[in-house]
Amino acid sequence: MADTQLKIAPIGEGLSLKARAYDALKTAIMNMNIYADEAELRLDERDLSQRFGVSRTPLREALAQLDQEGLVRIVARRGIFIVRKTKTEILDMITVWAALESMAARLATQHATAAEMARLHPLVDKFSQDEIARKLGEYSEANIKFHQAIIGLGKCPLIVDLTNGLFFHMRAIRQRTISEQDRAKRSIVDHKEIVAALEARETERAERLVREHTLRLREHVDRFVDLD
Amino acid sequence: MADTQLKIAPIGEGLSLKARAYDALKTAIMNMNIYADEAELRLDERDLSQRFGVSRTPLREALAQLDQEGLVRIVARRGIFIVRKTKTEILDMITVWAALESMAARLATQHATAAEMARLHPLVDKFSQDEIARKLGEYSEANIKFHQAIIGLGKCPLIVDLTNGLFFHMRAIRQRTISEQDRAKRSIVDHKEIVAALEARETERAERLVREHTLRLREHVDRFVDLD
DNA sequence: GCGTGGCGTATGGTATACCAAGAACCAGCT
DNA sequence: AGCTGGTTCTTGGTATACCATACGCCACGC
Repeated sequence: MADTQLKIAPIGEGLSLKARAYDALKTAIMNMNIYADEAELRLDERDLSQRFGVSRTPLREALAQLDQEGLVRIVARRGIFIVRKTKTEILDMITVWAALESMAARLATQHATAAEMARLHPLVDKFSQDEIARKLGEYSEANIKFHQAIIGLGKCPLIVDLTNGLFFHMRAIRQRTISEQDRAKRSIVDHKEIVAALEARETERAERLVREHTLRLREHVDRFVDLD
Repeated sequence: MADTQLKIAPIGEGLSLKARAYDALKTAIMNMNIYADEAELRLDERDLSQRFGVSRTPLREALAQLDQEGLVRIVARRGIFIVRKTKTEILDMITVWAALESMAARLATQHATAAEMARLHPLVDKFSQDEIARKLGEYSEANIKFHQAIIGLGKCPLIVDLTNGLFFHMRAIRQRTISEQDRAKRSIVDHKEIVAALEARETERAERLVREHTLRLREHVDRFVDLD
């Protein structure tokens, strides 16, 4: 009964040039290790507009948006610079993350169904089965996935959006976070406890565990990660 | 010993047209009761550019920024619409506010000096001395001031920025929040308790009191404020 | 040798003209 | 009367040309 209708939808990309430029720039910045010393932190509107094949106007709008999000900084008659977050700013972001995720955990104990919570299990079990911290990247990636899942259970779109922004900014730091085995082990224990508290609907405990877990990460970054 | 240096600073306004357009639009939207039925929710780029006396370009950039902040919504070839937040969105914002301010309270117990905390006193005392909720506007205004002061004590610029954004969005709602005397009285008691916990450096308690206080407001809005 | 001033260049800011896609209106057919 | 097709107007999107200023180079003079 399907396909009786001719579906010609995907003809033009449909997205505005601004949106496409924005996506392209954002992923470009994301895939660049901006903390490498040789990183090119300067962008030029005219150069970019030529390379993208669009005029400066939509490009400028995309750049303005990135500026507002804090990914780049536009300085009049000086240039556009990719922003390196200072260590203090990173720590502040982790603090906000802790606040938001712990609130999400609180909400999750009140609004998430048992079935939804069950979906957390594979995210923590995968870890105990795998070789612990087999690869730094995998650990880091799965770790984020787990936290995003909890945040999703809170069912508060605003918290989801805000934390997504934070995670993006922290992407580059993860590369510098030496995730020792000890931290990974501790992390897994924490995660299991968190899931247990959530499923037991222990609101206060779940909130506290999430907060403490993330603030411990903050402490770790503060001590061992070198930036600037 | 001052004024030995000639200070000529304020020569030109210094601000870009985009920035000025942004400010003008933002305050214009702020001072408009967008929930009134007769409110004009539609904006037109060309009309605005004529009234401001600038071209569409900087105006568009300002509008794009407002769009990103969620104050307006730009729809291609349709128009620019001032956004009315839904009740759900307002409630979510209060939730995030609760999360962030409670974290700020936690930080305040750790990082704020006694002198800094002392500056909270006038903000709560003013209330008990004045006629309670003499005017709705005053209550609401002083209330926000108090909360912003606590957030400031947390000394986390990111939290300050995020909550300022939230407060702005909630400005219009305050007009619809019928602040009964009971709520005002309860609020004052809460505030005093919060200050006491902060000054006693009772981290967990301060955090909890702030969170509960704000979540109670959320509950109140949920029950008694009618939007949409 | 070094400071100083001018001039050219690079670069983001602004103005403006044109484009394309909806929406509304209207004529004409049924 | 109601539907259909097109024409026009509105409106945000895009391209482009020009403007203003910070920076750097270089010649000049002390």
